[in-house]
Amino acid sequence: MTSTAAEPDALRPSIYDVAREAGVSHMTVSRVLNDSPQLRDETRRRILDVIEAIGYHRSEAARALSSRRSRAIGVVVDSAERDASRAALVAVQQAARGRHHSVVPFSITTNGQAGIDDAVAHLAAHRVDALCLIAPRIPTLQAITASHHDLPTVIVADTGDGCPLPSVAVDHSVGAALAARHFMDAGHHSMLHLAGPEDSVDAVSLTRSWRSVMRQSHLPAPLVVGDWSSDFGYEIGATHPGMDSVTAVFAANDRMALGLIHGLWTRGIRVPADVSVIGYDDHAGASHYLPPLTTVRQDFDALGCEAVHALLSSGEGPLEGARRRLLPRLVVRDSVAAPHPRRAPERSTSHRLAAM
Amino acid sequence: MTSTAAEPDALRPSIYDVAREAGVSHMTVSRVLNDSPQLRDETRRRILDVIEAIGYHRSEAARALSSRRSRAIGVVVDSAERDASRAALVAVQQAARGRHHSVVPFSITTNGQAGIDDAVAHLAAHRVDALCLIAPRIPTLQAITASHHDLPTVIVADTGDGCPLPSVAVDHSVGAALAARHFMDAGHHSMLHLAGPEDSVDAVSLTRSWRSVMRQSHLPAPLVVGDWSSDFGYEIGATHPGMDSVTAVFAANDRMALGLIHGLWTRGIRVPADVSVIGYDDHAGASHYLPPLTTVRQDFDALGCEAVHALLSSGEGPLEGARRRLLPRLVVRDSVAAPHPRRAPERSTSHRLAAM
DNA sequence: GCGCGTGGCACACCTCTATTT
DNA sequence: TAAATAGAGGTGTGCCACGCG
Repeated sequence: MTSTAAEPDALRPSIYDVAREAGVSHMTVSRVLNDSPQLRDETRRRILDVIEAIGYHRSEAARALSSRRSRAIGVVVDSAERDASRAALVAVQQAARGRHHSVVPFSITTNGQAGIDDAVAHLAAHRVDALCLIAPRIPTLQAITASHHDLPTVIVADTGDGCPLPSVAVDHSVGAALAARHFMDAGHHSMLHLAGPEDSVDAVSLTRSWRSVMRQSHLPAPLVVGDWSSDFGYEIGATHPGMDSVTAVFAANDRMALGLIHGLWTRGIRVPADVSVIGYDDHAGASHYLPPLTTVRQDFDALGCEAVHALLSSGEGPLEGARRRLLPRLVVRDSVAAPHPRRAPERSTSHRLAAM
Repeated sequence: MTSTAAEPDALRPSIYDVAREAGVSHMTVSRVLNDSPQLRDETRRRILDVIEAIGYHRSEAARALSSRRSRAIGVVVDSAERDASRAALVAVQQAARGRHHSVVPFSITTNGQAGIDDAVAHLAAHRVDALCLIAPRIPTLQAITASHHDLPTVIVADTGDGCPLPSVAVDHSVGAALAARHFMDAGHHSMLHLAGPEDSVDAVSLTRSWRSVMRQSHLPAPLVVGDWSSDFGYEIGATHPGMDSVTAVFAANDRMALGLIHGLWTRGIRVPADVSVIGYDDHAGASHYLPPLTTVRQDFDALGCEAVHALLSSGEGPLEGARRRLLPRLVVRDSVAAPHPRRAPERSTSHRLAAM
């Protein structure tokens, strides 16, 4: 039961209707709505009753217009196809609601400058009072950085030190180290990295960290650059020649890992018996892949909370360029085993992996 | 480059700033923004230039306030954890943008009436022009139906004939028939249905259709009621006693199918050699499950377009209570095979499945 | 005349209707 | 007549003034 509207062409009730009904001025109603302290309890109660009775809801539009604050956070998702960014969007949305804010979501679809312009126009029209950029690609990040708006902004991605904007992310250097350590503990020393696309901020961060770990361990760091999709993982698993010379693969997301395992399987290469695999994200379902996937878990809910917190607490905290990094966690399941001495383990077949 | 703001405490430019700069009245600017025909080309061009130059963006809040139309569609997602509803949300969002509308997303989290009240309050505050309810549970659907608001509303779910509200969905009776036919063509006649939860509108529709097909074919229709999660599928696969007497399972979504296959695997039951499986949705990744999952594909993008179309074309089309049903498609992959005569196929072990 | 509870008025930014040139 | 203007909402918020013990 929403309203007892009896009037014929009834517009939605306004604050004036409430005021009239309660026999007070609209300003008093406004104060009730804003929890102002200087009000007699009896007045407050009476007004609340009227609000309930006529089904009044404050107009966000009028509120935004008058207060010059929309209480909305613009959330732009740069790679909607990535599972991770959807999860992050939902998390941000939830966190925002907890802080009495709504979100204006926008997925960048068009490539290049046009897509960014669209996003900016949309968000500017909505006068969002903060901006959250999820899983950006590098050009998008640059464009946002360059566009000198004055909005509090947070990037949900593991940006490099060079980025002047605040960011919230899982610390991919820890993630990479976790995966590498787990492989090495199991006895692996030729590991392939199935990376995300080169224009993804997160992917380059993860790749960089992985390589750095490999370097420190004096191990080679063969690499193939993917596109996050399971189809790509499949192709690599099914056809990549370099697979022979490697005993483990670290995939930059679970979906590519899934496809990879399938692809390997078509060649008769078994996981983890022949090749071990670690994924990234801990996507829902990863625990039921065959084999259940050992993966690096990102806590998206926490990420969302942190992002919103950073945005809304920027009422003069010194969080200019703050970087918040959460710790990922290795979830050990069944896709890693000790390397199996297939063929001659050190035989250098005629493969060529992008080696740096 | 967003603005050449030189003023000190510069508010965002308003339509008046544009008008002053261009030497016209604000109304003329408004006409440009609304593509009104009666304008000299030269005037239009000049104004457009000014808009570009000072980085003007129309305020949606003011627009909504003044025109009494928010150009926003409220999208409430009832079961955020379901892959299908997320996919639908994204699709609706995209379609809405194409029609120059934004969406106000709201995920119901709290159970029961409270959750619905929250949603209604949020959407009422935003004065959305239309309402889209994705993947509702029955109580939610009832609540929305009962709440007599006047908004154009569309339900994205295969509601029964009893529902007075317009709805858009994949025709689950076709989906069920497709799956059943495929199983039967392969020679199966004892099939289990791993259903979605009993309070889900889509799940009951699918279950009902499935049972009706089984009845028509004079086959038993054993059923277990799940919760969409892969963990649930796993439990059933790993421990359900009724599994012995069945040669095929039709899961109400791919995720449960994934868990099921994993669970079966732990018992040494192989898919499709020992048991065949068909999923539902064609979730991204299903093509790389082991085995690649034969499933019933729902076209969420089309669903989103239809939903938005129904909502925005309701400018006096007779679509009161219209039902739009899209055809799902069977995607044949590798999880179905002819039934393998394990043990005595007709042996009635001591299982008891909810048999109706 | 001090404080608490209230009311008045301007303003935010656009759209629409009526009116002028 | 075609093009442009003036003015009135629509619905809140913020600031200041006012009445009452």
